[in-house]
Amino acid sequence: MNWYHANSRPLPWRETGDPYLIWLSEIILQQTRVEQGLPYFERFRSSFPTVEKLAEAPESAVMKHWQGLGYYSRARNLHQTAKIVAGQHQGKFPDTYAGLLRLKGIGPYTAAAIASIAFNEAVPVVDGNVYRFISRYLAIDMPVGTPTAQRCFSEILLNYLPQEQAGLFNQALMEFGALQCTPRPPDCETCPFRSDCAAYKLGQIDHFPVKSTKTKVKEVFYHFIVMEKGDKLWLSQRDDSGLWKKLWHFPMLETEDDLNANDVMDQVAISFQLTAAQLIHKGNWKTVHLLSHRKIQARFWQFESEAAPRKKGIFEINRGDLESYALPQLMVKYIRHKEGGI
DNA sequence: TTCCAGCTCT
DNA sequence: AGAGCTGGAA
Repeated sequence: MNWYHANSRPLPWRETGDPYLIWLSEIILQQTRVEQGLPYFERFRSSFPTVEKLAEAPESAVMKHWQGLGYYSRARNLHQTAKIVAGQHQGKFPDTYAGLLRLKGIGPYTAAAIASIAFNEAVPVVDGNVYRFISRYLAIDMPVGTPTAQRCFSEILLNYLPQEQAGLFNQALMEFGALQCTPRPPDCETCPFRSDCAAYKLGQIDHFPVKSTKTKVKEVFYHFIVMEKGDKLWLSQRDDSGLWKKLWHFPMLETEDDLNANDVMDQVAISFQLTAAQLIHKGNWKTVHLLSHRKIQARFWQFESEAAPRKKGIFEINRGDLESYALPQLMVKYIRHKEGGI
């Protein structure tokens, strides 16, 4: 808090005890940088100085004020909550964490922020800044942002939270994360907590906070070529990097978009050094295969060949030996489908 | 051009 | 778990 007194930015919502203005600033600052949110706060305050004014405003005016800030459901929730506070709470915001939490657009973070800053309730805030600072300070490797981490960090902070100065403490915590203990690189050289910071002592500042593995599953198309000649089949083996290290599967092509039968036929004839006349397309089977980071649209194209295919990196095997190879589950899925279908 | 940061709701 | 937006950094 000493650091805060010396370093905090003079922001307009810090000069008020008005729960309405504190709420307004917190909603605007959700997912928004201070520099970007500041002019919006000033325009809202100027046009709608009280919660009643905001409640009375036409939705179009509220949306117009919000234009350009993004996450527009915040504006709808803002207006809806203003109407409820003005109409059902006599213009007064609930003065507890639990009460605030019931309002639209107010989640655990915002409820804690308003309750502590406006009403000095001793409830810890846990936002992105706090996750960053505290996970570094204590070298907590639990993935941040989950409900579990929320509870864990709250419990930890409860031990540090001064009961009489909860609002000040919380604001100091967040401001510290925003200005000093920044994503990268943090300013460790001038940090007053450097000698106590566990991550700093470990030399692992950049290992914290631990992010839960992001689930950007990319969609890809895998075309497996099931090449048969009598009781012979051809497989290829993955190398020891990337997906399915060292496992075996039918030779395949990977594409960004789907392919039609003609595309595949052409590709197969070229890459296996066969002519179209030597290939009989016997059918295909589709399935979706999900991995942690991939949504594989799998297509199994079945061909009977009149000549032995020639291609670098493919191996001829006997059909009966197929299951003695180490195979990805996607291959197992296909084999089961074939057996069940025959 | 791509990646990342940032809370709540569903 | 995923959607919802924008601006700034890599």
